Amino acid sequence: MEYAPATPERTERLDAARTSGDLRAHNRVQLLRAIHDSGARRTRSQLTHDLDLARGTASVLIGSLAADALIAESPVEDARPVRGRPTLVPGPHPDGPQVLAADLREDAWELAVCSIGGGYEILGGQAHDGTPEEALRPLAAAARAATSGRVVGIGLAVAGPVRDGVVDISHLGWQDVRVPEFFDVSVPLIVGNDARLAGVAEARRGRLQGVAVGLHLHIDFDPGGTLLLDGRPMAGSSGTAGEFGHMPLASRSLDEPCLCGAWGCWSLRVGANALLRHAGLAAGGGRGRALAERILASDGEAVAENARALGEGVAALVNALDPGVVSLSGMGVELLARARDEIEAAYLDGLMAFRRSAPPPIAPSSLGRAGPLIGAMESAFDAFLTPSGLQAWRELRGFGLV
Amino acid sequence: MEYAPATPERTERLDAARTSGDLRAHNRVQLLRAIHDSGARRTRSQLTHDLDLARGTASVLIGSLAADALIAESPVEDARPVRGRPTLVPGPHPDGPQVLAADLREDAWELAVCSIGGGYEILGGQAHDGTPEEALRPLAAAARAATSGRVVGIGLAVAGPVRDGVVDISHLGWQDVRVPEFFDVSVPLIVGNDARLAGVAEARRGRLQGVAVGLHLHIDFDPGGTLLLDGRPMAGSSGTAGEFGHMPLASRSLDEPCLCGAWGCWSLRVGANALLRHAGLAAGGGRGRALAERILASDGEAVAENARALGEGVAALVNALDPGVVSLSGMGVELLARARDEIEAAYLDGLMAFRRSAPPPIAPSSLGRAGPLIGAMESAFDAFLTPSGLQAWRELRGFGLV
DNA sequence: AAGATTATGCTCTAGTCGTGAGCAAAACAT
DNA sequence: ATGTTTTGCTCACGACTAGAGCATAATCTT
Repeated sequence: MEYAPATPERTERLDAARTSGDLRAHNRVQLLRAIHDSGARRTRSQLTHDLDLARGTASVLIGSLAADALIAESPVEDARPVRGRPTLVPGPHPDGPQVLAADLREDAWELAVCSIGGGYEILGGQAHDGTPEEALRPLAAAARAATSGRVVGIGLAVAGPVRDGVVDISHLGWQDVRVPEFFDVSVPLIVGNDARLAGVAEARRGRLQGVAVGLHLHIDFDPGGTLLLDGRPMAGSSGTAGEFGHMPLASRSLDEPCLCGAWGCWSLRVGANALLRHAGLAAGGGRGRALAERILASDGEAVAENARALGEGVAALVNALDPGVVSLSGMGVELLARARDEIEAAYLDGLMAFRRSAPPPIAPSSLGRAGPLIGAMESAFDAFLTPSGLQAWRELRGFGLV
Repeated sequence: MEYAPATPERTERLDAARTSGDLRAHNRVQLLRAIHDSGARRTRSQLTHDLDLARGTASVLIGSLAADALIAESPVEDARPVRGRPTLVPGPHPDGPQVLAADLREDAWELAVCSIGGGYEILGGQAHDGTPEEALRPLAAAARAATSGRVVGIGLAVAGPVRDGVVDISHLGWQDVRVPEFFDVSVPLIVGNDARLAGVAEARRGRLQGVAVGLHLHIDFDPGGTLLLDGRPMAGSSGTAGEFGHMPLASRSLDEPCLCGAWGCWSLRVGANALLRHAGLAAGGGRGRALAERILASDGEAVAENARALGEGVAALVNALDPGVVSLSGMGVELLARARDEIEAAYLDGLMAFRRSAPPPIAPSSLGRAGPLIGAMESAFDAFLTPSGLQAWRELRGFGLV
C-alpha cells in the first residue's frame, strides 16, 4: 500500500541543534532561561545540577554569558553556614538586557521595565478615553522614551483579539487597529491578547507552574482564555485561539445573537456584561465595570446564574480539552470566592462521567491584576531568549564597545 | 517587584541535544524521520538539501543508518536523464524495523505490518461480537504471531476514549478494559483513540499535511476528533483530549441527557446515533450502522439536521481553537458530499464576524477508512524514531549478530 | 566516439564542543 | 591550626560537523 508522502517541512525543528556551534548557542539559551525562570534565585551550583552539566561546561557557559553582560554573579543573600567553597548566584547584569511590558486596558494603561529573572518596575501609567489615538499615542511615547540601548523587546497586552498586531475591540469600537504603527521603535513588539498573556503569566509564575496542560480563563466583560501546553500558549493558525467565550457553552437559546456575530455565545452568560444584562441594564461598549462589580458584591441571583454558567462552560471545555488544572483570573477570582459551590455543582454535573472521579481543580489566579503585564514581559523575553536573540545582543554590544 | 520563581522542570526539553554524542543521535533520527515522512521517495541528494547538511555529514549519517540495517539505498526507479553522478534513494532495509498497526472497530479488527517509509501490508482481519474477550484475544494472538525480531512497536486504534491503555466504549459496554493485559508482547504497545489516530494520519499523509494547526473530526456513531499542532495530536493531561462530541455545541436544550453523563452534547445532534434518534429509532449500543447509512443515503430532513448541527459545531470549535484547516473523516465524508451547502451555511453563520472573511476550509479526508490504521502506524513509529529507540535497535542487533 | 561538463559520493583536515580528571580556592568542623 | 567538604578553573581527550579536494558516473557537446 502507498499514499502521498509527508511534506519535508514537517521534519524541520526550530529548536534543534545541528552543529557544534548550535550546541553552544542552545546551551547558553537553556542556562539563561533557567536563570530567568527561577527568578534569578538559584545558585550556579544548583543550576549545574538542574541542567545536568559538567562543572567545566557550566564554567564556560556562565563565563560567556557574563562576558556578554547577559548576567552577573553575586554572593548568596541569606548565606547560611554551608561547608565548601561558596557558590554565587547568577542574576541580571547591571547593563544587561531589559524588556518593556505594557498592559493596555479599556480605560488606562501601565508600563513597566523588566530584567532577566523577572523583576520589574512600573514606569508609569495613564487613564484614557477609549479611542485608539488617546490610548496608544501616550503609551507609545512613554515606551519610546524608555527604550534605551538595553531594551531588547516590548510586550503589550490588549483587551481584544489580536491578529499579527491588528486589534479589534468591539467594546470600544476598535476595528482593525494596527497597533505596531503607533510604535516608533526598532525592537521587536509583541502584541498579545490580555487573557492569553494572563495565562502565560499563570503558567510561568502562577498556579499553572509545572502543569503540562493548563486551561486559563480570564473573565472580564467577556470570558476569554488560552490553553497552555508546557507553558506555551496555543496560538492557533492566525493567532486568535482561545476565544472560548464565543462557543455556545451554556446557551439556552442558539437564536440569541452575540456582538461577535455568532449565536448563543458563552459570553452572554458569563462575565460583567452578563451580570449587567441579567439586571436589565445595557451591556457592551466597555462601560459599567463599577456597576457590574456592585452587582457581583450583592450576591444576588445574577451572580448565581453567572456561576452556574461558568461551571457548565468549564465542564464542556474540560470534557474536550482535558486540562490538568483550570485557573481563573479577572472577575473569575471574586466569582470563585463568592459562589464556589454553585460553580462546582454545575461543573461536576457537566463533566463526562469518567472524568468525575478526578476532576481537574478550578483555582484562582495567584497574580492578581498583574497577570497580563507579567505575561507581556514573559512573551517579550521568550522572543529574546533564543539563539538568534542572544546572537543579536552580542553583535550589538560588539559595535557599542568598539 | 517579585513573585514565585518558575519550576526548574519547565526548562527541560526532551528533544534537546546537549552533548556531541546527542548531536549525532539527534541528526540520525532527523534524517531517518525525513526518509520515513517522505514515503522513502526522496533521493539522498534531495534529503541532504532538505536538511541543509554537508555532503560529508550526510555520507556519515546515511552510512551509519545503513550499517544498523535501518535503511538500504537503492537506485531511483523512474530514472529520467539527469546529468551528474546518479544518486540513490534511501528506503526500508530488507531486515529493517517494522511496526504492527491494528484498527479495532466495533464489529471487526484489521492488522497490518508496516515499514519505514510508510508502506504497509494487511496481514489479516476478523469480525467479532463486541465483547472484549472475543475482540481482543484473537487480535492479540495475531499480533503475537506477527511479532518477529524486526517488530519494534505496535499501534492500536480503538473506538473509544483511552487513558493509559484503559479503554471505555460505552457503546459496547466496555468499562475500564485494560487492553495491554491482553497483549503478551515485549515491544511498546501504543493504544490510541481512533478519531485521534485518524487525525494523526491526516496530518502526516492526508489533508492536514503541512498545516500548523489542524482540526480533525472523525464522525462515526458520535463525533470525536483531535487538534493537531505541527503534526502532533494534542493529548491532554490524561490522554483524553478531543472529546468535542461532549460539548453542547449545537444544543437546543441543556436538559437533554447524553450517555456520557453530561447534558446537551453535540453528539446528540451529529453522527449516526443522531440520525437514528431523529428517525425515532433506538440509538446507542453500537448498533444500527447499516440503518444509519440508509438514512444518510435517503437525503431526508434527518440528514439536513445533522448537517446544520455539524456546521454550527465546527463554527464554535473554529471560533475557539483557530485551526487553519478542518478535516472530516468517517461519516463526515459522505455528509460533506451530500449536504455541503447546509453545512457551510450553518458554519458561516456561527463564525465570529472577523473570521468570515477567510474561514478555514472544511475538507474531506483523503485516506478513506484507512485513517485510524495509518495513524496507529505513525504513532508506533513516533515512539521508535527517537534517539533511545534507535539506540535500543542497535543494541538488539548487536546481540543478534554476535 | 571521445572529451567536456555536471552532480554526487568519499575522505581527510580543521575547528568547536562537552566531559571528566586533577588541582586550586574558600568556606566550615574539629 | 588542621582536616573536611564543596565549588570553580584548567586542560587533555574523544566526538562531532563543515568544507575542501578528489574520485566517480552519468549526460552533453563536438
